[in-house]
Amino acid sequence: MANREREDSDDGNPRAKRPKIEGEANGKTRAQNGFGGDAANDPSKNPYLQHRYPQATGGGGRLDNSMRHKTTTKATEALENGPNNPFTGSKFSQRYMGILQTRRDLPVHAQRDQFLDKYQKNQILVFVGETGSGKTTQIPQFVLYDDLPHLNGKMVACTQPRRVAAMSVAQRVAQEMDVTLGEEVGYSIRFEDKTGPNTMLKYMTDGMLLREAMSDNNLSRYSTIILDEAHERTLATDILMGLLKEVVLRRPNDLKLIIMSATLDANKFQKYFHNAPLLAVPGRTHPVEIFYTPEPERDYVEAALRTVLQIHAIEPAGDILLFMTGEEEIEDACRKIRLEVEEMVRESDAGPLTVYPLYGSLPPQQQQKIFDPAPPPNSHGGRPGRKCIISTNIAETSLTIDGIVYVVDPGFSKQKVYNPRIRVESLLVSPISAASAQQRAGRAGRTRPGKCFRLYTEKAFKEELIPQTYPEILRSNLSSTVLELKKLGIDDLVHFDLMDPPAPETLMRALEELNYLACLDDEGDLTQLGRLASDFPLDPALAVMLIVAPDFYCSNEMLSLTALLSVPTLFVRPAAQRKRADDMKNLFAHTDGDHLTMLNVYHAFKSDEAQANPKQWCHDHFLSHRALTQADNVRMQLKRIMEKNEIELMSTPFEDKRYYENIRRALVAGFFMQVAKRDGNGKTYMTVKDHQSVLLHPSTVLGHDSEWVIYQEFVLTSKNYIRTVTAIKPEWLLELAPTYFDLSTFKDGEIKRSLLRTANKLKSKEFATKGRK
DNA sequence: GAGCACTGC
Repeated sequence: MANREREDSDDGNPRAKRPKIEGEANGKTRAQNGFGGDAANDPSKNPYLQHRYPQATGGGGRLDNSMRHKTTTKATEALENGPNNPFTGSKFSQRYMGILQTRRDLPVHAQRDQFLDKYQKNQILVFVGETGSGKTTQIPQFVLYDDLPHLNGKMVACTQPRRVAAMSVAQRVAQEMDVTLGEEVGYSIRFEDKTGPNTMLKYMTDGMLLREAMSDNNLSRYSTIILDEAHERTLATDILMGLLKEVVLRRPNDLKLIIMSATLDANKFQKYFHNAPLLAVPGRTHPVEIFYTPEPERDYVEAALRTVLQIHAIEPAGDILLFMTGEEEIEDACRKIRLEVEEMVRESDAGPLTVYPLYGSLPPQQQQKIFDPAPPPNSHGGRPGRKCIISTNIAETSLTIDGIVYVVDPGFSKQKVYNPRIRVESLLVSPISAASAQQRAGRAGRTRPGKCFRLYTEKAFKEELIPQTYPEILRSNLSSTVLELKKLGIDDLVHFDLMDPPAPETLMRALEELNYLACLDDEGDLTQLGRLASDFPLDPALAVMLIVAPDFYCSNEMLSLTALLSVPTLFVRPAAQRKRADDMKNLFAHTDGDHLTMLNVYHAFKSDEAQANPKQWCHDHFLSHRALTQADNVRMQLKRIMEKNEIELMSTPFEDKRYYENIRRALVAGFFMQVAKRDGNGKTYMTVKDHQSVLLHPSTVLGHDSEWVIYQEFVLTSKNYIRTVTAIKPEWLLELAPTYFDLSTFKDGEIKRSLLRTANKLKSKEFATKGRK
C-alpha cells in the first residue's frame, strides 16, 4: 500500500496514472472545480454540464496536478484575485474581495515566496510565527494552493490543541476562501465531524488526529500535516511528533509536515526533526513594558491586590488582568478588591472598578461577563471606570480578552505533577516558566501598548524560572498513552523517539498497569482486550471495566457510570447554600458509596419528571446540567463503540437483590489497583500495595465504615484523600484479580494478613461446597 | 468536613 501511494502521487505523474480517488468511488468527482483535468473526466469542461459552472475559470495561471509543488506566489495570487474561485468554480463574492485585502496585510504574507520555496524543497519545515502573524489561518491556505491535495484524493490537516480553536479557525478560513464550512474547508472534533467528500482542508484537534492514526498508522488520508501550537506540547502533539517522525520516512514522496510554533524555542523542534529548515515570521502586537519588584514578595496574594489597587489609583484608563492559581484564591481576591475599591471611591473619588472572576468551572454565562464593557464614570466628567479580571491560566492560552492594558503576574500557577512511585497525579502550585511569563505579558498588548507588573525580581525571571513549562508527557500517568502507542504500532517504547522521553519508571508503571489489566501480555504485546480497550476514548481501567461488564450482567449501568466518571463533577455546591446542596445530594445517596450514588443521579436525571424541564430540575437538585448532558453525549459515543465491537448491553433487573452488587463487582474488575483498607477501627485507610495512609474525602456519601473500598481518585491537598469511593468485599479482589492479588508478592502486614484470612475462608467454603456434592 | 490549573479522545 505504501509503495502504491508513493508511485501514484509523485509530482508531475501523468494524470492517466492517477489512482482512483475517494470521491470518484462514490460516483462524485473531485474534479468539480476549476483545477485541471481533461474534458473527459472534468465536468466543468463538459459542454453539457456548463450550466453547473456558470463562471468556469478562464485563463490566467490554471493549476493542475502537473504544477503540484511548483506553484509561485505570483501565479497563485492571480488565481486568488479571481474572478472565480479555483476550488469551486463559482464567482468570488464581494465579501471575499474585502477579506483578501486584509489577509494580504498580515505579516506572513510578506514571506509567502520564502515559505513556498522551503515548503516545496523540503519534507519537513519548522515555522515560527508570533501572535498576530496570521500563521494559523494563512499557512494552511498557502499549502492548499500548492499541494492541491484534492487532485490525489487527499487532504491537508491542521491540528489545534483545543476544540474551540479548531472550530473557529475553520469557520474563519471557510469565509476567507469563500466556501461553505463543511465543504472544501471543515473541522473535526470529538462529537462533531464537519467535513464532507469535498473537504480538502481540515482543522482538527490534535487528539482527533491521534485517534485517526490509531486506525491508519500512516495517516494516508493526508498529503500535508500541519501541527499548530506545537510549543504547547500537549500529550497528543508530542505523540504525533514521534509518530510523524517515523511516518515521513515511510512516505518520503507524498507526505509533508509543518511544525508551527509561537516561541523562539524552535531550534529544539528543528533538531528533533533532523535539522529541518526554519522559517520565522514576526508577529504584530503592541509593545508591553515590563516592571519587576525590586525585592522578592513574601505574600504574592497580598502583593497582587496591592498592585491592582495601585494601577487603579494612578494609571490611565485600561483594563486589568490578574493571574491567580485557583477558584478559591480568585473568589477571595475578588471580594477583597471590591471592598477596597468601595473605600477608594468613597475616600479618594476613584473611578468605578468592576471585578470579574474567571476559571474553567465557572458556568459559561458567568465566563461571558468578562467581555462586558468597563463601567462608565460614577459621575459626569468623573474618573473613568475599568474592569479587572482575576483569572486562572485559562486566560493565558484558551481565552483572549481584548482591551487588557495591564497584566499583573504573580508568577504562579497550578500544575499537574505525577509521582510514578505512588501512582498519583496531583495539582501543585508551582512557579511558571519564562515562556509562560512572556505569554502572560503579551496579553497586555493586544489592542494597544500595555504594561506588565511581575511580582518577582528580574533576577528571578532570568535565573530561576525554567525556560519552558515541562511538557505534559513528563507530568502525567502514561497508561493511556502507552496503550495508544501500542495501537499505533510502536512496539519498542524504549527506543521510540520522543522529543522529551518520560522517566523510565513512569513507562514501567504504565506497562505494569496495562499488564495487570490484561491489555498487554507478559511480552508487552497488545492483547485482544487491549485492542478493544484502545478503541474507547477512556482510561484503560475504565475501558476494561466497561468491556468486561457483560460478565456481571450490568453493562448498561457500567456504560452510564463510565460516562459519568469521565466528565467533571455532577454536584454543585455554592458557598452560600452548602447545607441545601448537601441535603439534595443525600436524596440520591446510596449507602454503599459514591459510584452508586452517581448512577442514582443519572437515572433520576433521565426520569420523565426531570426530563420535563431538565435545566430547572438540575438547578433545584444542585446538579450540574452541563456535566449531565455532557455525560449523556459521552454515553452515546461509548455506546456506539460497544455496538461496533459487539459488546452486549444488559442489566440485572432492578428488583434483583444483586443489582447493586453486580455493579460493585464490575467496578472491582477495572479498579482493583485502587483499593484501600481501613486501618483498625479508625478513620484512616491504607492503600493496597502502595501503602499510602489516606482519609476518605469528606464529600463521600459512604454510609458505613466499610473495611475495604475502591477509590476513583487520590487527591493530594491539605491531606491525602481518596475521593469517589465504594464499599467492596475482599473476596472479590482475590476472585476477580488473582494476578494482582497474588499474596506471595505482598509485603507482610495487616493487609496481607487480612487477605490471607479471606483466602482461607474462601478455600474452606469451597471445600465445604465440594464436600456437599 | 473539603476544593477542581487547563486541555483532549
